[in-house]
Amino acid sequence: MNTLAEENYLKSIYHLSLNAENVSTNQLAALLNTKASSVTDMLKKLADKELINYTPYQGVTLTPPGEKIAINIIRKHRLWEFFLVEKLNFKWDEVHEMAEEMEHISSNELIDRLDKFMGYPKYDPHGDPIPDCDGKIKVHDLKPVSAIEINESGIICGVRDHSAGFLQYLEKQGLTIGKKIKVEDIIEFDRSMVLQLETKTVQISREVANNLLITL
Amino acid sequence: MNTLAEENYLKSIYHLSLNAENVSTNQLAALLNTKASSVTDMLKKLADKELINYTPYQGVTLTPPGEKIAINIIRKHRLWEFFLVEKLNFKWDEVHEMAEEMEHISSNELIDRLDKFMGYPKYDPHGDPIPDCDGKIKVHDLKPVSAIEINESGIICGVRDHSAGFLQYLEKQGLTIGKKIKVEDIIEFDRSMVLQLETKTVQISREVANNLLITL
DNA sequence: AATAAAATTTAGATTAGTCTAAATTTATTA
DNA sequence: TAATAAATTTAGACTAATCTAAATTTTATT
Ligand SMILES: [Mn+2]
Ligand SMILES: [Mn+2]
Ligand SMILES: [Mn+2]
Ligand SMILES: [Mn+2]
Repeated sequence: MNTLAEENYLKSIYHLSLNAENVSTNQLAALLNTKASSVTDMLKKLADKELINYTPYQGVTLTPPGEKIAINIIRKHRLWEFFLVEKLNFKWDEVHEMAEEMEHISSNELIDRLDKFMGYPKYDPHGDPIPDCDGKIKVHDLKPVSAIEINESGIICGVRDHSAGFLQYLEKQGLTIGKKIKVEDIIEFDRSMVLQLETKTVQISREVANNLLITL
Repeated sequence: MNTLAEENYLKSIYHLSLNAENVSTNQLAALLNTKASSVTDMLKKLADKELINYTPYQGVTLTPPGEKIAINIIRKHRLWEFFLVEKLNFKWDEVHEMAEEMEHISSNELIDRLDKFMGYPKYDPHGDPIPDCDGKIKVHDLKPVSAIEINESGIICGVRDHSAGFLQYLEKQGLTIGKKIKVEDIIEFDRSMVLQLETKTVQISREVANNLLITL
């Protein structure tokens, strides 16, 4: 069907589209760790296949078929991550690279049965929503901890940075998915935040607060 | 590490090595659905990497490192097949193509945890032995049903032909792994065999008898 | 609006894996 | 053992995906 490289480009375009109408060549090059000239070549190929709308110098958007493929890859990625954490007991910071490979296993029948086997989970280990088998994906909008005030509280539901280092840091602080937090104080000097958890209090930098997502 | 194509060549060389000391270019071309000239190119590359012993015109054998890689791929293939049948309820004739993709997922930690998750199975859904995490593989030698005489009996433990068509045929006849059979008669004319099962009697061609493996 | 800077595309190469057709080596057989 | 057939390798070409360096287009700044 589509090559591994094509799938990765479509997925990246999808992710970048969430923050900008048109996705630029350089954005893709940065995300895919490749060169802008390589991106241009691939964009032409994807445009030929009518998976993206491409106007030279103007960036790209996904066509409906392109978006469908992208969402299907993301569905596979997140279901495999869920499997690795829930069934094989990996930690949430260990699964991303494996899922990057597993998301390209082609069978949809396989992924639908895996979905059933796990009880149709709604969120992956990082709080990201898992698209259903029809490609519907819940867009529950979260806000960063940094956006709330003193004495406001919320429940941790996601992260903006998915790097292993950041996830390990959160784990160590007890800041994991589902935990309830309350802003106890905001330090004037560097706007770092003091958070009250169930059993303890932790202080996090503004940088961390920007990358930790909650619902109210 | 190694590319997907390299892994497939090593695996094929391993399988063919079970029936012949040296594996020939044409044997590989047939098994891999490719051309002899493509095989020659790849054999040179694998020889450069010291994964095979290659003498032009004389065929190849695996080196110890090459064999280790091959067995690891086979381990992954068979564990994923077991997973697909035992956990996701696929039939034994449906899993091979999916496992052909899954065997290339690189993480060994993943496969070791999968192994544990499933209780360290010894055989895959087709009766083939699953190598352990150290690469040890049980070579229990089976004989084809065609090799036994009238009134002798055995237990079905494997197949020589892994094609979906053959497996579906066996399934329909009730000739599945673990079933006990007894040779009731051998027809003179075409040497087809009448087999007694638990609850019924089936007649199979010589061709089928050659591809169905048992222990006594 | 002209110029400088940034972003993007084009041109030309490279590598992995494959192919067809031709050449070479090995095996068979008369 | 010489001719013939079969197996294998070599030569030259192609596609996918990538790269560097140069050219072009767009955007920002005087
Ligand atoms: Mn991930
Ligand atoms: Mn995730
Ligand atoms: Mn198989
Ligand atoms: Mn099998």
